[in-house]
Amino acid sequence: MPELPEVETVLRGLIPHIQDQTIEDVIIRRPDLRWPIPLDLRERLVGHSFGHFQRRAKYMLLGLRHAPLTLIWHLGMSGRVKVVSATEPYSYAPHDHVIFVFEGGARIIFHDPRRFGSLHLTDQSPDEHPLLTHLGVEPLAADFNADYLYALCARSSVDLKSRIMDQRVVVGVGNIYASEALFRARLHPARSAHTLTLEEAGLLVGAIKDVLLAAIHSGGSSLRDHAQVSGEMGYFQHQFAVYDREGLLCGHCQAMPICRIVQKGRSTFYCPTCQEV
DNA sequence: CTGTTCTCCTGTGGGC
DNA sequence: TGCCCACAGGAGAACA
Repeated sequence: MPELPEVETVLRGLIPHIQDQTIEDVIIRRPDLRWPIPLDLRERLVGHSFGHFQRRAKYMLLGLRHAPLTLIWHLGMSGRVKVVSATEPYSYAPHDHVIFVFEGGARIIFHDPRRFGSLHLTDQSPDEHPLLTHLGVEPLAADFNADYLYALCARSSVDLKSRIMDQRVVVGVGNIYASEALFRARLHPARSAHTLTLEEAGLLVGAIKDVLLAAIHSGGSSLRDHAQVSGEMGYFQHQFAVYDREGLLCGHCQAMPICRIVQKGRSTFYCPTCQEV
């Protein structure tokens, strides 16, 4: 699933359910996710509670309140989080891999059919974890700006879409929002990154921030409705301008159907009129 | 260093 | 209906 807005929304939705709630049990039904789940996960978490919550790229970082230990949680491509209240009957579904049981009986269930998700523990600053050390800037932070993106595009030989999806440049821009942001900025996804002007870099930075913020906002509202129904958090309906709209009329120019091309083995969607090369 | 391709895994939807 | 293939929102590993 999850691109940055979904991860942000899931994390925010999780906080009121688990903050400062004592962890009574951690049930691992399948340890072989993207990487093996730490063998000592249960023994290191039980009796503690999560007190600090942070997102870095598409990782959720859950810090223990009274111990220097952080759970590093990635939802992969198909990960979902289910919140089950203490009174709610629940029988395990296929792909319910890890269950956190809290004081009083509430449960948080990590459900991930494709098992590209992961759980790690670190007793250092999470930024020093090997998975996080080489990450670029956060797209919503002030240091992701026109000057920065211009500089990182100027000396690159790849196409624009690949550049903004490169986690060493900026994190959290996945396949959906890469297409959406380039459309908003009216930039062709296949253009060479080094042809980007400073002005265009500014437009693209603004488009990335706008599209991510809009999705976070819509995810936040979906979460309230959706959580009431099923307790699941993960996938939300967004209104996409180009993503997965091949052949449909562009909503901006009303003249051309949206095109699909493949870049680095992944689908890209754009309007050939609005996004000239 | 850079950039590309391969890989993990399961589910789903379209075409025949 | 059933079968097969392409493809799916990520990203590290391996390689040129």
